[in-house]
Amino acid sequence: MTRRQEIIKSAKTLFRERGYKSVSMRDLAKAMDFKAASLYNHISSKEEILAEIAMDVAHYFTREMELVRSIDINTRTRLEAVISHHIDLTVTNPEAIAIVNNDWMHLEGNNFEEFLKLRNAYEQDLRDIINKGVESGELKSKNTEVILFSTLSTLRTLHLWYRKRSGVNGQQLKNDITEILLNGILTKA
Amino acid sequence: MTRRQEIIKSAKTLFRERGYKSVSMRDLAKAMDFKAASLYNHISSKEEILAEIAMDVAHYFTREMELVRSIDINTRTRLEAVISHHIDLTVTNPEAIAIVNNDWMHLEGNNFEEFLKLRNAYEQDLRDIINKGVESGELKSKNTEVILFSTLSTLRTLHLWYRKRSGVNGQQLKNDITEILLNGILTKA
DNA sequence: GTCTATACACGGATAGAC
DNA sequence: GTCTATCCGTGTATAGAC
Repeated sequence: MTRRQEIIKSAKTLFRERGYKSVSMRDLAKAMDFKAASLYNHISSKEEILAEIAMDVAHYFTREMELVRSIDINTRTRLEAVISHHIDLTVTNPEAIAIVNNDWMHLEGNNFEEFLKLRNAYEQDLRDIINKGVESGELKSKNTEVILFSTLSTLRTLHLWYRKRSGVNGQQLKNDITEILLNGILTKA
Repeated sequence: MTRRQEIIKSAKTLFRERGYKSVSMRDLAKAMDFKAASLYNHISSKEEILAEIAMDVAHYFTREMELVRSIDINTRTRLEAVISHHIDLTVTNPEAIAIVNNDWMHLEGNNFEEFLKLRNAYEQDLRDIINKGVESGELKSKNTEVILFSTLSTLRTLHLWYRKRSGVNGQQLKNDITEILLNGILTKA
């Protein structure tokens, strides 16, 4: 692991705990047992660290969505795949997801624009999947946006809940979340 | 409206747009067309503004939950009431909800503790409602925590989506969200 | 009740010695 | 590649004139 990677790893922990804006370069350096000035031999700015974390996440989701789009399957299976890749990243990299959720607004210039483009494209792809499911009769014809929003809200904030009770089996979690998102929480009357 | 209330109103807009930590007292003063020093005739610190915003929200939810608990109704109706009061506050005070979600961690000392106490109590009350519904057979015996988390995630982040398309009818929104949370997004086979 | 002036800590970042 | 020293802007907050 390079020094640069170590810095980003430490930053993930601190940014996640206290928020990007509240963590100073001196804090970050102290956590790694050296001085703030030394960080600049490995990274060129604080925002560059945030950008690397955010872009990794954005590219992961873009890549996974490409996969979901490229295969000819029904809507239910597509949604299961979407749920699955969200949960995979939540389990392997919860800090990054948290940071992206809370602090992507602090990306600057080109990073901000590029990130937002990928994020919007992802949402549009998911919207398309849902719309197709509504057309085919697989999904309720309720407001598409409500379905999109409630699904993404749950998946994007799963990290909050997962941290509190980690050790939960990944596959079991996928099954439970899929069931609840697709079929709701009520027992069938 | 007192000066103090005007300050808090302006702060809600700015904190919501850029995050509590990124808004300086100078920024806030500029938005109100006076100088930072003058703010301190009406409030005693920046954190006091955050605390007032957060406590208002916490007390609102505590009050509403008391109401839900005090009436003897079935689980479905209780959950509908919970959804309803979340949506009401989202419609009337979306900035406050956003700020509480993102920045409650920046509350200090006693404010932090008091807020967290109320928040945890609220979650416990909702957990009790869900557990009771599982026992009575009204809710699926899937993991209670998954039900709790997916419901709260959706309700707490509704403000993000509501802002983009405000003007949506409140009652229609309640109906759609209730339907999707309780019965899921799939059509019945 | 608002202003100017200012205190003083802390922010990101750089220069240059080692 | 890490250090010390430092630059300089910005942060919250206060003092005291008006």
